[in-house]
Amino acid sequence: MASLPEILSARFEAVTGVDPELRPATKPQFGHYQCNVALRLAADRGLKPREVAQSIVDTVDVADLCEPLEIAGPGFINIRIRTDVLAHAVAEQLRDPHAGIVPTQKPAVVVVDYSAPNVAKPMHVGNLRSTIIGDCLARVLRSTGDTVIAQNHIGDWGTQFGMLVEQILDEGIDASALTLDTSVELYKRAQAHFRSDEVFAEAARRRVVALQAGDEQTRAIWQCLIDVSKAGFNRAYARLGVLLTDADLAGESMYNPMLDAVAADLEAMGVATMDAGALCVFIPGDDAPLIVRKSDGGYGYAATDLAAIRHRVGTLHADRLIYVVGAPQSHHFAQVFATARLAGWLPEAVSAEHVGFGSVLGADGKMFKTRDGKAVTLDTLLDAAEEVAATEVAMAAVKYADLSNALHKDYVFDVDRMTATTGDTGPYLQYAHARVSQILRRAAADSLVVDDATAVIACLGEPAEQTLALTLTRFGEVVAEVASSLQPHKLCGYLFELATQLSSFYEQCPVLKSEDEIRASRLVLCRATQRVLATGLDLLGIHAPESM
RNA sequence: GCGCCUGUAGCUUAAUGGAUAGAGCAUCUGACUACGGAUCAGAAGGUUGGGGGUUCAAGUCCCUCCAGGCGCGCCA
Repeated sequence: MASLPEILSARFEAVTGVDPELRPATKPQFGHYQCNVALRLAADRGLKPREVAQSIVDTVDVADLCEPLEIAGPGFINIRIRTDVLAHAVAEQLRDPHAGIVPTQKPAVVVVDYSAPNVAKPMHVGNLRSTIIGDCLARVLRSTGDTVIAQNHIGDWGTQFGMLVEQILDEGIDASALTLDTSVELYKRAQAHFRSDEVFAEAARRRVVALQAGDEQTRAIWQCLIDVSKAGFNRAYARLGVLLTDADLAGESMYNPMLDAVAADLEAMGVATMDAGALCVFIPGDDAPLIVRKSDGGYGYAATDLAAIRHRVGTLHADRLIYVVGAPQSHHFAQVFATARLAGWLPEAVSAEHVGFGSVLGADGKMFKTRDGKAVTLDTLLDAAEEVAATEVAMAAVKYADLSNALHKDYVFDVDRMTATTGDTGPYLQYAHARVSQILRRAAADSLVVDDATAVIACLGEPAEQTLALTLTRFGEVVAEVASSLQPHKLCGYLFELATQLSSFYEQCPVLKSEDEIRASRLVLCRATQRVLATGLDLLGIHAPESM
């Protein structure tokens, strides 16, 4: 089912031949949608904008949808949708099992790489953002019909494991008895030991080689470390209510067997060349090389990420690759993507996007650190939110705060602001949903049940009703926009607008106290709003409670 | 040194080259024996960091300067 704005847009495009770029009107007197296509066409063809607008207005076939079109200012076309059409569209949206979300024209296989915590390290603020944003994008893309393959690229490989395993053997610890907390403590001791004791450091380096060679004892201890951390990750995911499971794990270790081939193939193709003992890719227009293999023969994360691209395109058959990783990594991903293109591992048809996000800052506006300079753990943040709000509200607060401003910007973690029940916050949206749910619950108690399948809106007389209805019909477009642009804050902004319009409607239009077809129509409007709010919040990974 | 990002009201922020830059918080003024006031209605608050330029139209594109943040050959 196409959304109302899409239908309208298609009617205009049939006349103009270009995307009319309909936008929600910026002012009530401009109607419901405004269109600047006449201005653009006039500029291209050297005609007068208002005359072009007039000819579009004379030709376009929208009388069944709109009030008479108006030309305003330098040549804008203002569009007002007929009230009966809005009423019908909302009822139809309620019948739609997808609540107005429009299935994509070209369903794709989308790999979303997110969360990526490190083994034997507590999850921290950076993991929090990646997890929340990635979870939201996965939900949105699934909702529009894409096949989403989540890939949790955990840090389960590398030199630190030589150090960890060696420390366990050195202390004579039973690795199978480790917990997340004791493994984190172990990591700190191992790090200190590595720095202070050259004999130990050398043993740790040999241990890395043993791990890579598949030494049985080393592998077994390594596996214990991973299992302990995995359990910790899953506790965090359960707490956050994100969809990641063990099935989504695809850590660095998984790519280890592929790294030799990655390096060899790049070198054979001439994409990578030896420089100062390291295998490097020099990307045209980029001063810094991408180091595929270090001069000691080891591999860094560039090789792993290249192997991951090969795997995701070649084996998982991805059409689109999305990396939800902090903004400071943008150069790295630009290099990796460029290299994969050069090597032919990332065909033109497959897109690769780095969704970089800004840092979480402390109250002082600087990188969020504890007093002794350590990264703040995820649990610390969530605990802080739960001190001032119930669990469900606290999670909504944290997630909404994270998703509601532009991703690439830093933001300050301010518990009081994000948990406020008034203003542009998660709790406010939950409250709006709870209020409208209450009306429907009371209606049901009086045997006034809205049947989604047969719902009809007979009248939409009040401005507050029309405003709410118009906003409801925009839902599908907003979700499509987020699926395409990967900007969750646009969905947040939409839902906040919907919630404030619901509150306005709630004040101005009594539902249960009105009668007959007005009451019936308003109940349908309430029900449709409840569904869109609940569906939208679910796409953000936020629970929509029936009561609070 | 090179590169990327950010700068919008006291604070937090939105804006796909389009009309008078849109919200929230805080402040001030109204509305409560309420379909849940955890709310709503309204007011005030802006030379979009400065300066040039392109355009019929610039917060948005280009140049330059200022301020802050982050990257830049062997950590991931």
